Amino acid sequence: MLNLLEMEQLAAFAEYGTLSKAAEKLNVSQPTITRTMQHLEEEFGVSLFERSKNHITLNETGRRAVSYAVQLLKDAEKAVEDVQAFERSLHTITVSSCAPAPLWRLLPALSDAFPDMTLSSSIKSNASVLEDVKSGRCLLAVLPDIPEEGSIPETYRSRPFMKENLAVCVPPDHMFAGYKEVSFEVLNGYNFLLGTRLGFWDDMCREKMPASRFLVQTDQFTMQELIRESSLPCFVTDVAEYDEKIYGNRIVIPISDQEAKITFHIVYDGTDKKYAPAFAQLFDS
Amino acid sequence: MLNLLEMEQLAAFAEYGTLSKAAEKLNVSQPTITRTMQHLEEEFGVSLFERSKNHITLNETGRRAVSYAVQLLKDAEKAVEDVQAFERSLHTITVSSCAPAPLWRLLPALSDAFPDMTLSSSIKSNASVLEDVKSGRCLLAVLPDIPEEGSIPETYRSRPFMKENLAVCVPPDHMFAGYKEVSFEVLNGYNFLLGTRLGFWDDMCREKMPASRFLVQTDQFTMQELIRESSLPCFVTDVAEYDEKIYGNRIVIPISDQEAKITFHIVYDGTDKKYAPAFAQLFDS
DNA sequence: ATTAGTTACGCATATCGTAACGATG
DNA sequence: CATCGTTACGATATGCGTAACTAAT
Repeated sequence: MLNLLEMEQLAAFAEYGTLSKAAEKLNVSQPTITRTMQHLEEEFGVSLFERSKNHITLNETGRRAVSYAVQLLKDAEKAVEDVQAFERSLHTITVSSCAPAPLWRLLPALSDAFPDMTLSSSIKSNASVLEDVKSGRCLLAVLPDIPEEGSIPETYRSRPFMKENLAVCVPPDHMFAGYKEVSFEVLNGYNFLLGTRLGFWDDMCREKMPASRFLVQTDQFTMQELIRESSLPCFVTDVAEYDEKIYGNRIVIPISDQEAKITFHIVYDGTDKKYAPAFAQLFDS
Repeated sequence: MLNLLEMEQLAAFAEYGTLSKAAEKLNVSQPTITRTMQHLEEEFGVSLFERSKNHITLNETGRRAVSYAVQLLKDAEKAVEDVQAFERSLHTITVSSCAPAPLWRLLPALSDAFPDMTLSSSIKSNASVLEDVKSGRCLLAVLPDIPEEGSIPETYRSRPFMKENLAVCVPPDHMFAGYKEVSFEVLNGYNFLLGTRLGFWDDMCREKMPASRFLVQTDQFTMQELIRESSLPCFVTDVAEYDEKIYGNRIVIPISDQEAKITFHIVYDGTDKKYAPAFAQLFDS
C-alpha cells in the first residue's frame, strides 16, 4: 500500500529537482530518499525515473505519479483539518446576526441553556446572514424581519425575538434638540458619526438617507471622543443602555419611520434533532 | 501525517463493528487494532470513539473520519492503477478499426515501424471508432470514409489506406452463380451466413438488405462447416485470400453498389509529437 | 574538488504478537 | 464463561544515519 510519507518525499524530489535537496528540505539523510524512490517504484510496479550514473530524473510516468502524490497529500491534510473542524462544530453554536443588540440578550441565554457549548457569533449584512442560514454555516440567525417565503428552506422556523427602535442623539444646542421625534426624510442630508459593527442598521441608514455622509469610526475611543467633542449627530437605540459617560448631555430623539422600529426574528432549522427542541423552548414563548 | 495502513484498519473497524473482527479480517492481532485506533486519535487530534469498559464505538466525528479514510484508500488505489495504466499506454499503440481487413496490413506495418511497442487493436462499429478517436482512447483509427467535417477535431489527419470490395459467395448450383455481379437490391430478401467481427460491413449489410436475415455464427468452425454443408450465401472480400479448404467450389460474385467498394482511411492526431511524424511517413505516400 | 546517487553496515526504535488482565452481559 | 478491549512485555523487523564507493562536472 502507498505510504504518505513516501509520497511527501516524492513530491519534495519533484519540487527540488535532486535527491540531496529533497533530503535537506525534509531533514532526512540523502540515502533515505534514494531508498524511498526505489521503494516507490516497487509499490507502483513501474519505473518512475531515468537514471544515469550520478543523476536521476522523473520520467513521464514518474511525473504522473507525482501529481497523484501531491493530490493525495492535499486530500489527507484536508481530511485532518475537516475532521477537526467538524469536531469543533459539534461543540459550537454559531450565530449570525444582522445587528449587535440581539446578541446582547441571545448569547447569555444560549450560554445558560448550553453551558458546555462554545458560542461563536458574528454580525453581518442581512444578505450574508441569509446565506449563512441557507448554507448551514450558522445554527441560529437573527434577521430584522420574517424572511420572505422561499428565501430560506421550508423546514426553517422564524420566531419574533425582541424589538429595537433607532434614534438620533444630538448635543443640546443642535437644531433637532427640541424635536419629539424626527423622520429619515428630515435627517437626510445631515452628516453623522457612525460606529462600525452596526450590521443592517448601517445599510438602512445609507439607504434611507442617501444625501447624508457617514463618518465611520472604527476605533471605539475615537468614536467616544468625537461624540463628546463634536456636534455631529450619532445613532443610539432603546436597547443599549444610555451611558452618560459617553453621551454627556446629548439628547435622544426617536426616529418616527416604521423602518426604524424593528422586530428581530430568530431563524433556525426546525428539523435539527439536536437543537430544534431546545431552540423551540427558548424562543416559542 | 496520516498513514494509509491505519486508514485501512479504521475502515475495517467501521465495516465489521468490533476491533476483534477487524483484526481477524486483516490478519493482524487484536491489540494492533487497539493501538492503531489510539494512534489515529492522536493523529487527528480529536476523539473518534465512545468507549465503555469493554466496548468501543465510532462517535460522530469518528464516522466522518471513516468516510475520509475510505475515500483516501480508494484514491490511493486508483492512483496506483492509473500510473500503471499510463505506463502501459506509453508502450502501446492502440488501433480501433471498423473492419478486420485493414488490420491485416496495418498491424504488421506498425509492428515493423515500432518494434518495441505493444499493439492493441479492436474492431467496432464506425460510431465506436469515432468515439475512440475523439476521446483519445485510440492512437490510430480506421474508418470506411473520410470523416465528415466537424465529426473529429481539426488537428486530426485522415489518409486513404486501402480499398476493399465486398462480394457474395455462393455454391455453383445457386441461382446467382452465373451472375457477373449483383446488387444489394437483388440480394435483399435472401438469407445469409454472417461471421462475427465484421465491423461496419455487418452494419452495412443490415442497412442495405433490410428484408434479409443474417444467421450470425460466433464460432469459426461452425461457420466453416455451414459454408461447406449449406447452400446459403455468405460474404467475402477481395482482401481476404480465397481459401479453397473453406469455400470449396463456391463462386464469388462482386457486389455492384458503390457502397460495397470501400476505401479505408487512417485517422490520427496530427499534433501528437511522439507519433504524428512516424505516422505521416507511414501513411502519407 | 565538489556534487550527486547508490550500496553496505550497524544501531535504534517502531511495530507486532503473545500473554495477562479487567469488564460486561 | 465467552467476548471484547486495554495494557505489559519481549522478539523482530523496519528504517534510519554514517560511511564508503562511483561517476560526472
